[in-house]
Amino acid sequence: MGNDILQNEVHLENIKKAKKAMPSAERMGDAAFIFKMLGDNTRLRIIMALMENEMCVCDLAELLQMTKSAVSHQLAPLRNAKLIKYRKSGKNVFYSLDDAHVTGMVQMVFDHIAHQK
Amino acid sequence: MGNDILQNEVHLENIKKAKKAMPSAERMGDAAFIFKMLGDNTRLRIIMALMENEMCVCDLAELLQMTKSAVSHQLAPLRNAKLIKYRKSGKNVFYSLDDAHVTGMVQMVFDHIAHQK
DNA sequence: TGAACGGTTGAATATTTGTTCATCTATTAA
DNA sequence: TTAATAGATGAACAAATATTCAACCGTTCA
Repeated sequence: MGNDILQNEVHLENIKKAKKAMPSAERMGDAAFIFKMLGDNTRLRIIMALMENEMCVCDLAELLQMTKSAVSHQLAPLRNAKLIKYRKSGKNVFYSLDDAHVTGMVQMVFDHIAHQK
Repeated sequence: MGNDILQNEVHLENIKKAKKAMPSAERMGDAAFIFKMLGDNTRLRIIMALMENEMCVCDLAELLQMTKSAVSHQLAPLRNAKLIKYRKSGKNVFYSLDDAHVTGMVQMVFDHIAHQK
């Protein structure tokens, strides 16, 4: 039997130290959610595109070779997470980044990838 | 009918500019994968814990109040993504961060959350 | 030896999640 | 008004994924 979750000989000081440094569950969840938003290929490509220009939905659809519906469905959570904002102009809705930190994070990951050959 | 993916009046210059700035599909996938690794509550908590101390699996299990099996299953992809490394010592396997960039990224996200009230 | 502990792993299950499809609203042009 | 375009959205489906459960391997200690 995988007699898991019984008392183990843990290293208490380490656990305490870690527990102390842990952000609140709420902050933790928020942070994980932002990472999750960037952790999908489609959404990350949208973000990368918006780092260059503001774009309307059908621009993005053309760029990513996806339906407008699929793009729109991915824009929704990004909007919700306040990572992007939009402005309406006639029939178009133009999206752009709403967060300077995002650029920094994305840049950092690509640096990371580049540096680890 | 959702007559999607028909010719739209796109903004060609914007699309071209974005296309030009896009990293290769491979780099893009790698970056998205790293974000995805951090985009899960359990894995992010593991990373946060390891930012303080190296820890063995049952320390993490105790800290996170999860079974060793569940923790181990999440350690595997993190190991695979080269975000953490391990050393064996007797019956224990101690995990620690394998990547300075990770700390920076995590820090940046929490800064972000803090700054947007 | 063998029993106990620490950890890993595969299979199964349950949940999340990305995309498609159809429909619907808003805006513009005929 | 009507038709066409741009976009959003809910439901349905398919694929990915987190956790549980059971079994397994390696190390230590009796």
